[in-house]
Amino acid sequence: MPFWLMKSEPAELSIQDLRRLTQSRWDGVRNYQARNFMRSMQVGDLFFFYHSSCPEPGIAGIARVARAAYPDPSALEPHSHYFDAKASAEKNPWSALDVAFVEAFTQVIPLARLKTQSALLGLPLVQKASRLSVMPVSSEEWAAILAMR
DNA sequence: GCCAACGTTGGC
DNA sequence: GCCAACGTTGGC
Repeated sequence: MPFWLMKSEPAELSIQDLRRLTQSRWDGVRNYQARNFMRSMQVGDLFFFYHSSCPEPGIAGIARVARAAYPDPSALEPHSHYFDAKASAEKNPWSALDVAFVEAFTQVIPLARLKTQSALLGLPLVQKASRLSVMPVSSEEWAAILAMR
C-alpha cells in the first residue's frame, strides 16, 4: 500500500477539522502533477496531513483515502474559489478525493525539522521551492517521519 | 515552439 | 508583506 503526503492550509481544512468531521472532501487541487498523483491514490492509502501557509508549517497527522478520485465538483461551481471556467460536467479535468481522519499528532513535526533529516532528502516537500501539494512518500520515508513524532 | 509576462505558492 | 521559484498563458 503506497504512502502519500498532502498539503492543506489549516485555515481551509486542518487535521483538527478532519477529526471533528471524521471525513471530508479533498478538492481544489489545480496542478496536473498533483492531480495525477491523486488519481493513483486508492481507498485505504494513508497520507501525512501537512499544514501549509500557517504559523507552524509541518506534518500534523495522518489521514486515509476513503473514496478514490472523482471529478472535482468545485471546478463547476461559479462561486467557488476553485471554479474553472474551462471545466464542464462533460469535461472536468480536475479530481477530488474523500479522506478520513486517522490520527492527529500531539505536536506538529515542523518543516524545519523535516529538512534536517537525511532520510528525507528525496522528498519533494523539503526540496527548495517545491510547491507540489500531493506527493508519494516511500515506506522508508514514512517510517523515518513516524520516528520523529 | 519559443519565451516574456503574469499569477500562484508558500516559507520566512 | 516580501519575494523566489515555478507553472501557465498567449503573442509571435
